[in-house]
Amino acid sequence: MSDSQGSRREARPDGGRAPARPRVTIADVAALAGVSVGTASKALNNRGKLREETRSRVADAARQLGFRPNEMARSLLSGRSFTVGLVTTDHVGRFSLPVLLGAEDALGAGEISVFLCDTRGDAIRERHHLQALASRRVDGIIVAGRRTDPRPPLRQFLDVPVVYAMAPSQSAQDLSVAPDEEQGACEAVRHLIAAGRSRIAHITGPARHHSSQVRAAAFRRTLAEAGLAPAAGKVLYGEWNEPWGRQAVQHVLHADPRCDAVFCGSDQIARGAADSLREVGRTVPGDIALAGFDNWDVMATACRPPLTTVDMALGELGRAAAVRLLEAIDGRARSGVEYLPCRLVIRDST
Amino acid sequence: MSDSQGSRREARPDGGRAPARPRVTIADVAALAGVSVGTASKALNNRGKLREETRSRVADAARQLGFRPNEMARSLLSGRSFTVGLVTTDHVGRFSLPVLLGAEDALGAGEISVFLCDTRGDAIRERHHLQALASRRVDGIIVAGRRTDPRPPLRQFLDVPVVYAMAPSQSAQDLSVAPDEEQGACEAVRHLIAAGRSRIAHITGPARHHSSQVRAAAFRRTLAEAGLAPAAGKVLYGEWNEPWGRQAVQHVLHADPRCDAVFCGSDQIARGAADSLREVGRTVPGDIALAGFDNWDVMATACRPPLTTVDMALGELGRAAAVRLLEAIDGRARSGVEYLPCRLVIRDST
DNA sequence: ACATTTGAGGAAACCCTTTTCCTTGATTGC
DNA sequence: GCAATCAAGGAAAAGGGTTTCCTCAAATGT
Repeated sequence: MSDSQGSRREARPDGGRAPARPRVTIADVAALAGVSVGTASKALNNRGKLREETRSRVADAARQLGFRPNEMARSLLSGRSFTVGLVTTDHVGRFSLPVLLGAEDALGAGEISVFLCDTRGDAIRERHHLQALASRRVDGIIVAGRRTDPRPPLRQFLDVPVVYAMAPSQSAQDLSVAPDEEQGACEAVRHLIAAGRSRIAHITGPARHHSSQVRAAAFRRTLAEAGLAPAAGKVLYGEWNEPWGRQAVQHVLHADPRCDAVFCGSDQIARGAADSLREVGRTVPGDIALAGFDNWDVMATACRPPLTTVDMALGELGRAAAVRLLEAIDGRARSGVEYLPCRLVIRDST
Repeated sequence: MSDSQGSRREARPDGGRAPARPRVTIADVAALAGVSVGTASKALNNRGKLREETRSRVADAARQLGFRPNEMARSLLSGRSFTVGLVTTDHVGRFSLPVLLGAEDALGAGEISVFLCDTRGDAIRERHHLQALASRRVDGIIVAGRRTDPRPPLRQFLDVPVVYAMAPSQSAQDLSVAPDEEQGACEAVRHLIAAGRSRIAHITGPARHHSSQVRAAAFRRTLAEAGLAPAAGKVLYGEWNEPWGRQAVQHVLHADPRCDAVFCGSDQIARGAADSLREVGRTVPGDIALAGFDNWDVMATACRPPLTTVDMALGELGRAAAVRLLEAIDGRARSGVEYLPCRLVIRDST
């Protein structure tokens, strides 16, 4: 049948039992207070001209009945639902979760409820969720990605504001907020240099990842600004995991035995490197200083020694996305990518 | 003022600009198709008696206009919102996230949208969220906890069904779904015994945690059934982290040098144990077999060797919670705690 | 003493969709 | 030929709030 409709409700002319839970409505409150519904509404919302005694009588009645206005009825009238959709493409949630929670926090404070939509990177599911959000008349959408690679913009079924968090939109028309990985990487490398290290290597993730490229570029640029060259002569691209960290750090030691610091593209890589270094008898930070990226606490603090690393402040990112979305909903829309600063967290590995 | 009301809408008689995005309503569809709104509704929902040509004409108009029925208006009428609240007390989300995503998946398939509510373990915030959910007229609530310790039941502001996931409710009236940690631990220990190990130690988390107690009890019982006694003479309670795993395993080796297996209460503990064993020259699983709990992939697969561990199937747990909630919404409520089986994942450490 | 303002609150429209009931014209039954 | 059925679709109510407009009485102005 038509695509633009749902046929979910099965009429249940008999099937489902009567809900049997008659919610209390403003009519009940009005009746108890002995006023009309219009008056009750005004009393509860501090509108109109009412005697103070009437207001309190209505308030008492509302409290007594445990009345909560039906948000859907209000929305129907006001044209705003005071809800937003939180769409994540990240099934595992390691990066998008903090963003989502930050956004939820900021929005909840503004009395806005959030719909959680997990697309699992599946376009069909994404479309499905967007249609549902359209039906629910959300006021806006935040799209949180797993990585920082730019993503195709939402093919919109609705004309509500969208803010992209973490993974910016490929379209410059859209508004995106993303971590300033360049600044973060830069700060980490400067920190290593300031600690007196001069032969610094960089081990990072797959070369096809935006994050790898940005961090590596910042690494190279910062070294060059200090008149230094990368240890081992090049950036080592591989995987984001520990085995790669272990493997790559051995390669670095072999290629440049006097290497005195390693900047890793992730905490997992750094942890692998730390383990490997310890096993070949190199001390951290004595012989070799080590810095990671992500401040993933289970990695960074379980690392021996605890890891100096770059924190992308993902919760802040989510909050910022929420603030931007609220502005856009309010008509004050921006566009382009807004980069939020990363924070260097210094621990014992440097 | 009254607690049972909100005064959010600030009247915006002038402040906010006109929304200027006139959503298409069924009246627009009806007008375009040249029928009344009632007929349009029937056409779109396959109700009533209409000519096939009329139906398709309406469907065309709907498609052309990109019409999506306003879910809030439907809900207002049907008395069901087709939404549920997902309340998590778990800020970091390591355990509750998979549960939430599983629930979201199961509910989304049923055309139900979910409100995400993060209480961060704060009672005020919880209350706040519950009130919001009441206003939104959710059809039900799933409460996901971080740990498996029983939790106080929701002091309800609404009379909708609630299902507790992970952390069961302390009230037997309520319905809870939780992982069968006992069975999981049991299976892990049996697996170790079947592999020919006879001097098995158990290192786990804080004694005050329900999980520690249940797993330790299962450990003891299973050993006893096989006529064995715990290596090191007792269960070692500590923390859930790696340092404790490293420390405790040394204690075990000292107390019982012929220990040939360690069952750990978490993958983090197991990983710490693995590192520590390797450092003192004991091979895994050659000298000592090692099993963990959680199947936290970043721990279990990064462990050297990859860890045999118990998977609590949290996604399934979330899905089950969703199914139970849908049943309860439909009037088929259950009560008590339903335990879902854990799965032993066998890798190289045993 | 009369017109006008003000205070307090009621009646009804409105938001969007579904559903019930009703109307109209055509067909069938006898 | 007339009552009864049926197909097709329209009109209106309902759902729960908010807001606009209106009414009524009391107070004020002159």
